[in-house]
Order: sequence, then C-alpha cells, then structure tokens
Amino acid sequence: MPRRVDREARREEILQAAVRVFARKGFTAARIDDVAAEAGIAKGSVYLYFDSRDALLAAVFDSYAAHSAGVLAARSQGSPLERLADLVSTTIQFLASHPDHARVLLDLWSSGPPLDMAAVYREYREAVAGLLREAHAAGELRPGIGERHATVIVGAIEGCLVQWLVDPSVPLAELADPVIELCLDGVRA
Amino acid sequence: MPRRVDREARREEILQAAVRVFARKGFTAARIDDVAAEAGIAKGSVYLYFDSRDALLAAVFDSYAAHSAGVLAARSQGSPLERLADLVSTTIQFLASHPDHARVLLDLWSSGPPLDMAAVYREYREAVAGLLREAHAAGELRPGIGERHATVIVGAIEGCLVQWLVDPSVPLAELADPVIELCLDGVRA
Amino acid sequence: MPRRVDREARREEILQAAVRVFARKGFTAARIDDVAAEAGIAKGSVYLYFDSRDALLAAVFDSYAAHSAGVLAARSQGSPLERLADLVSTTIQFLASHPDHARVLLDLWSSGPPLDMAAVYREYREAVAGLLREAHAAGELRPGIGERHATVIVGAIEGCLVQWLVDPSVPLAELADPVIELCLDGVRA
Amino acid sequence: MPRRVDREARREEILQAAVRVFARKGFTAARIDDVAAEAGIAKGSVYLYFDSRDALLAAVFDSYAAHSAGVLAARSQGSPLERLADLVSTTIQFLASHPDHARVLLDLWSSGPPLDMAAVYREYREAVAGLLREAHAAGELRPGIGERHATVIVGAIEGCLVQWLVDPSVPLAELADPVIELCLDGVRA
DNA sequence: GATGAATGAGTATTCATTCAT
DNA sequence: AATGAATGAATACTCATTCAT
Repeated sequence: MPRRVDREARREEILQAAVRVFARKGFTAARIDDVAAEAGIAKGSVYLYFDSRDALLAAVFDSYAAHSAGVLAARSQGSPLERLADLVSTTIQFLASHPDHARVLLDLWSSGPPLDMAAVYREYREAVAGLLREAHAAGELRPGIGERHATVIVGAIEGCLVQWLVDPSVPLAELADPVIELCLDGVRA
Repeated sequence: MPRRVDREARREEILQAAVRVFARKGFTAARIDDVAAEAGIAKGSVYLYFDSRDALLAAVFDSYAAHSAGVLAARSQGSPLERLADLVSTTIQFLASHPDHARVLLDLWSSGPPLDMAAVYREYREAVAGLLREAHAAGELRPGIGERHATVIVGAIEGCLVQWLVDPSVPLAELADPVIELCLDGVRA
Repeated sequence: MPRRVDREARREEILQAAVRVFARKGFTAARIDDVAAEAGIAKGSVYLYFDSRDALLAAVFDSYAAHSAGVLAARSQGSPLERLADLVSTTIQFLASHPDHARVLLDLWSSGPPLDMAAVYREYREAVAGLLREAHAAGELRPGIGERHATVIVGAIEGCLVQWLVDPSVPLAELADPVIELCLDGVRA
Repeated sequence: MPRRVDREARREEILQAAVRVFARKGFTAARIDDVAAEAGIAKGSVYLYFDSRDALLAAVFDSYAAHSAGVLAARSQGSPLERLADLVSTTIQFLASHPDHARVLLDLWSSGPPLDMAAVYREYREAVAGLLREAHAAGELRPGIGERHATVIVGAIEGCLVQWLVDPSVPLAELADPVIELCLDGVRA
C-alpha cells in the first residue's frame, strides 16, 4: 500500500513556499534548493509536483490570476460608483494583506509570455469600464468619461502598489480612500 | 582632454546598447555577449567601461534617475495645478517616447538594493506634494487633500506605465489627459 | 512450492519487459520506470526481483548466454561440415526471430565487465573450431584451415547481425545460406 | 590583439581526447570532465568547440565515416578479386591500428539517429558488391554470387572486429588473410 | 508482497569575469 | 585600448534506489 499523501495539498505547500522565497529574493535569484528548503523537502521532490522552475512561476501566476478573478467576480451592492469604490477598496486590501503574493508581481511583470499579465489587466480594465458605463447610464458621471479613464483608475491602484513594493514605508492599506476620492472627485476645489 | 571625451562617449554607446538589449530580453536573460554585440565591440571591452554586469544595470538606473530628476527640475509656468498637469504630461510623454528606457523599469523594480527606486518615487511624490501644497495655499484644492493623494497621482502615472509595458496596445501617450482629468476633477458628475 | 513458481514467473515477466524496453530505447536511455510500466507493475517492485538496474542487464546477458549455449549444445546429424552449416543456420534463425534479444547485444557489447561477452564468443569459436577439426579429420577441408578461420566464421555471423541491427533493411534471415556458401566454398570460381 | 589559437587544431585535440576517453570508458560513462581533463583544458572550454556532449560523439562518427570513406576511395591495382582482397586487408589493418577509434564503434552502433552507421555499411556493401560484379564480368566468380554475399563479406570483417573489441586476445591484425581465404575459397577441400 | 513518494548524488551546460597577447 | 580564448563556479534537472505504509 502506497504512502498516502494529498497531492493537491502537498503541491499547494510547495507553491506557498515558492511564493515566500520568490517574494524574499525575487524569482531570478531564487534557487530550487531554496524553495525545497523552505518547503522542508528535498530538491528532487519539487519536481514531483512541478515540471520545472518556470512552471513554479507559472503556478504562482495562475494563483494570482485566480485571486484576481475572484475579486472581480465578487459583486457588491449599491450604486455603480459605490461598487467601483468597493472594487478599488477590495483590491487594495487584498494586495496589502498578501505582501508575498504582491511582491511576486514584480517578477510576473518582467516575465513575459507565456504568462499573460496583459490579460489580467485587460479584465480588470473591462470590469472598471463596465461599472463606469453603468454609472454613466445612471447619470452619475460627468461627460467625457470613457475607456481610458478606466485604464487610469486601474493604473492608480497598480501605481500605488508599485510604490509600496519598492518602498514598504508607503502605506498601501491606507491608500484605498485617497484612490477612491481622487478617482471620484479629483483634487480640485 | 580629447581622450576623456572619447571614453565618455564610448561608455555612453555601450550603455545605450545595454538599454536596448535589456529592453528586448530583460536584464535576466541579457548576456554580456549580447550587449557587446549590440555595441559592436568585443565582450571583454565592456569591462573596460563597466565593472560588472550589475554595474551596467546600475548605470541604466542612474541614467533613468537623472532623466527623472530633469523632468522634476523643469519648472513650468502657470498656477500650481497647471504646473501639476504639466508635470504629469511631461512625465508620460517622456516615458512613452523612450520605450526602451521605460521597459527596463520592470527590471529595476525587481532588482532591489543597492538600486534605489524608492528614492526616485519619493522625490516624485515630494514634488507633487509640493505642488499640491502650493495649490492649497492658492485655494485651488478642496479640503482634505494631502500627501497620500500625491502618492495616488504618482501612482496613476506609474500604473498606466505598467499596463503599457505589459500590454503595448495600451496607448500610454494618450493617457496624459485622462490622468490629469481624473486627478483634478474625478469622474463624478 | 507454488510461491517459488510464482516468483520465477514474475521475475521472467519483468526480464522480458526489460528486454523489450532495452531493445526499444537502448539500455542507457531505458529507465526503471519504463521497465516497470512495460511489466505493468510499480517501480519499487522491480527491486523485489532484481538488485539493481545493472542486474537487469546482467540477467538479459545470462538469458542470451543460456540461449546461445543451447544452440551450441544442440547436436545435429550429418557430416562435420553439415553440422557446421546447421550451427550457422540455427544461430542466424534464432537471432532473426528474437529481434529484441538481438538488439540488446548492442548494449551488451558496450557494457564491458563484469558481463563476459568474450566468453560467449570464445565458446562459439571453440565449437566451430571443434567442427572444423572433425571435418579436417574426415578429410573435408582443404589444407591450412585453423582456429582463425573459426573466428572468421563466427565473425561472418556476427557481422551480418551488426548490419541488420544497424539497418533493418538488411535481411538477416536470408543470410544463412550465403554465409554457409561463403564459408564452405568462397566466391571464387 | 586576441590570443592566437588554431581553432581547427584545438578542436581536433579535443576530439582525439574524446576518442581516447570514449574508448576507455564508453560514451555513456564518459563525462565531459573526463574529456576536458584528458585534453588538459577546463570543462567549459570543451563547449567553445563542441555544442554538446552528443555533438562530440557525432564528431567522432564523422571522423570515422571520413576515414571509412577514405578506405573505400583508395583504389588499388589488380584484378577485381585482388582489389577485393586489398580492400579487406586495408580495412582490417586500419581498424587494428586505431583501436581507440574502433572501440568507439560499439557506442556508435548503439547510438542510433541522427548518427547514420547504416549509411556507412551501405556504402561498404556497395563497394564490395561493385567489385563482385566486376569479378563476375571477368569470369572470376562461381555462379550464384550476389548482393548478399557482399553483405557476408562486410560482415566477416565487422564480426572479427566485434570479437576483437570484446576480447583483445583475438588477433584482429592477423585475421585479414583468413578472412580473404574464406571469402575467396571457403574451407571446403 | 506491493507500492510510489521521497531522496540526493551526479552532470551537462551556461556565462560573468579574467588576462595573455 | 582592444580582443576573445579560457576559466570554473553555479544550478536546473534526472533517476536509481530506498522504505514507510
């Protein structure tokens, strides 16, 4: 009778270990040995669950993309702009509370195909654009607001994330409100 | 001091070659051989001008930081908010027109110490915060606008940049106006 | 002793599976996993019947050597030269009808000690030399035929085998007669 | 000015070192380290001249195939059967005097595509068959001699080689005459 | 017996860096 | 200064073997 293991659970353990290591040293500097050590297993065992080092990064991407899709899918209540504020807030809180996962975004941005960060942002922009269209229909928007403003709203979130990743003294968790205020009403008196 | 000029010029040639190569393949995948070939010199000659492969990335960083400082130093005319709009616009146009340089930001973000991207963003935030303070003094701002909104404004720019880097179909050059509109007046009716 | 029979039978199954795998991919490229899969058992179970991967090749050798000894032991009727012709023919038919086994000879040749292919050929040469001595005593040989001609006769068989192994379009099964003709009468008019 | 080296010469040195190592340990057991050590250079330097370990074996094959073609191309004087005897003799002398090269044949036989030993033997058989046709035209052959006898003649040589490779006590160099005698006149009185 | 998850020693290959010319 | 051949440390990946279940 074979030794029993929950393959999915073990895979997930290794993946989380990889996320921690990647966050700590970056994907480029991370060695398979590091991941194995972090997971408390032998190097070769990593390969029982992932085909290659790159497959590990791809799995981190999938995991991030799934989380991201989850955030987009979570529909909140209220007016379109309230729901937009909610989406912004939820996203920022998620990123702020998963710093390791967020940190790996730096490597995902650089990694290029076959990992498709472009698709993640596209979906995000489309979700925001959809809410803006609803808001427009509800008469909540001033004239001239369109797709590109959706890009800017997504950008405001990501740009705050960048600054936090590069400088932990930037208080990401507290930037949700300023982002929302700016996106809704700007700074002008 | 003609030798001096030659040396600087040659160094700059190699640096620009490195920027092109890094932009094309990413720093991790870029080989000293690639840089040498792009610069049209022998591999060993790169080491006559740069101490190491990392020094090459550091030099790209310095070059970016210098450009960035230049943008911040360029004082424009007009009211504080006009000058803010100008800063945003100038920054985006600079990035959009230097795609190779911009692309290398992906690697600079990941690279960590001793390269100090944090300082670059800090200065940027301070410049924006300064303009906001001036605008506040001039009564151009609504109440409650502060440091964090400066972070968000810088973030809006960087976040648009991220999306463009990851997906060239995002029209960075055309996002200056939406960014300014959003930052100044938001989307709300 | 039913267990005993089972054990032998299972061992033989695995051995035959190994022969097929070795023939297909060569010993070097053959993995224990492949052999286990071909035998329809788990990888670890192979080790219940064979001490090591090399022991598997050794067992294939033993099996080949036993077959070979069987061919040598089979005494046919007729004059010495008729029996020589018979030996040649039997050998070639055996090899041609066991292509997997034959294919593994390529690896056995390369494998060196402790596998003793030299002994197999030595016995073969001695068998042929013995027949030649009998033929000589019977006055069937022309003068000057000796040990070395025995080597050449064995070589003619093996050399046809080599060509067939390397190029399946060589019709090994149809080479028995030409080999016999050549060895007995040569090509000269 | 670069360090001067004769690339071809250095490549050939490494190739010969590889032949010695492959002959000693077999290709499978031979490490790049062994080849480098035998050549008196650093491991990495091997890769300046050969793309991969397999490329090294391929180069040995090319070298063998070239020698082999050289032997076939060397046309001797005399009647067709005299020339056939010459070809046999030359081939055996070449193999006997290049034991390292010959030993590597064991690995070439096993190596399969893309190395094409089949082509080498095909050319050899064609050369022999050509001589047999000439001999037939000259009335030197008894009836019924054809392509397959060419295969057997080539086989007699290769089969002697096999026995020598597997058992150095087999006196390959002295087998040329017995091979020729057998092929021409057989053993029968 | 049977299993198959885990192990970790073993190696081909890459590439930044050096330095003889 | 310029070159590019040489170096060898670094590392992803493989797979025979073990052993807990």
